[in-house]
Amino acid sequence: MAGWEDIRAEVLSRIRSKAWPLGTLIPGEEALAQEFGVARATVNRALSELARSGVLERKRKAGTRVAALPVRKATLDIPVIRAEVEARGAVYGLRLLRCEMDAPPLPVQARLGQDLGQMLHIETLHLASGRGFVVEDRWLNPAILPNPLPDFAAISANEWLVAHVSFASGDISFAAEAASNSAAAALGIPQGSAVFVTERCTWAPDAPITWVRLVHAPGYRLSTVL
Amino acid sequence: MAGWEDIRAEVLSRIRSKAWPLGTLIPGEEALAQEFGVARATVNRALSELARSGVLERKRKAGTRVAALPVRKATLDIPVIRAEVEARGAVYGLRLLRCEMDAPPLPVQARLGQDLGQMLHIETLHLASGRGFVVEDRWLNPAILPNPLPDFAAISANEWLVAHVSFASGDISFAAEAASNSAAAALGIPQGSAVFVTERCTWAPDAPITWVRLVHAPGYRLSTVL
DNA sequence: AAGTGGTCTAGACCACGCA
DNA sequence: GCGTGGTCTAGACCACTTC
Repeated sequence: MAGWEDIRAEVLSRIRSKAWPLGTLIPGEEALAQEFGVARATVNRALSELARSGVLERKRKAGTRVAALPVRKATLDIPVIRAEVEARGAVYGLRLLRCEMDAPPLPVQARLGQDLGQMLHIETLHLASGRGFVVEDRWLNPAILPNPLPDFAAISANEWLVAHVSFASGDISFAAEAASNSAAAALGIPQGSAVFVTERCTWAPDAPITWVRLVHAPGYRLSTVL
Repeated sequence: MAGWEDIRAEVLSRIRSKAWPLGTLIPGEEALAQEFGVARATVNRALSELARSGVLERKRKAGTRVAALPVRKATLDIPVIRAEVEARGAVYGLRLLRCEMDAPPLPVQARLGQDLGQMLHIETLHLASGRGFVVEDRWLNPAILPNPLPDFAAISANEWLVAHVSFASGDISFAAEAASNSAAAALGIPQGSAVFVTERCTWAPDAPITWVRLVHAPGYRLSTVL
């Protein structure tokens, strides 16, 4: 019996073998279903998966074609920092460096799209077996926080958020930068070292939740399979 | 009528509202299908999507539970470099710096998992409107190349590969590094500048295809939505 | 207007993983 | 075992897009 993964494999091999060159319009679902002797839904599943991974481009009425300039799609896992530390076999620790109300700098206001006035500014050093792993610089919308505040010296803002304000949408970006003086001092590395920086901005349906910037210790790699 | 996206939204909202706290076992597909008045397949589609994005964990027999420590999954687009340059509204250019057979350094051999002997070593500078954008350092398995060789001064190895050895599997990783002397010279930036580095390793079903390292000009950001 | 992919249904069988 | 999710089928209707 042919499952959708078999269909996917067969389609892929036809593309690889140039039976269906890049940019080609391939037969419709009905035709393929008949050829392979399966239901149309099975072909649909196979082709949808290939479209999701960037190999095919599908449009109603226009049909399905092999992507001309394939854009590979890779999936990144974004774990909670503690999980990331423990996955490396290290002991997680955390040190709260700052936790106070303040006016966010303009770039942060701009990214959040509005001026919320005073926000809660938290700086945390995450440790892996006692060594600096990540410096977290976070601005939080005070409107989403409970009163009294959670104890951010015991549970990182990162983790408190996923447990209590879970599953918001947002965006994330990665870049390489020279370590600022304060980040370098916290991580115990030379000023200006090349560091991997993650910036994330998350939103509730109605209002901004948080903006955060993670400065990773040198040697950090973000990896995934294609 | 309730579509699978409505079901997904409803499930998400129950998680957000803590009706189904983190770690909870949620009702089975059959039960939910009945509750929402849809077919089980529709519920399955909704829950599968949520599992794919890391919100739910599903196991046969064990059932479906809300992920205790959610691992957010983000999708990265990995375009061909020329497309990336043109997407920024710049004019793409390319300069071939090196193209010769040589023995790869040990780290490259190690990543490929075997010693292939001599490989084709290609260095390319990719330009965006005349300015250095990316330096590509690539080692190619000569067995997959045609004779005579493609003209890598006209079409980048990057692009030739997606068009002719398409859709292999592999892995990719990102890091921040200090620019090496040669990369800095090619990009016209100070030595030791913090640069964003992409490393990719791709495989055919049977043999390695290529190992490549991309050094991006300062200011490069990799971004996506969550 | 017509053709294509996207989705839904009702039912069925199967594979996995727990007891 | 046996319950759960994973998948398949045959048929249907709909939404989108191009003509």
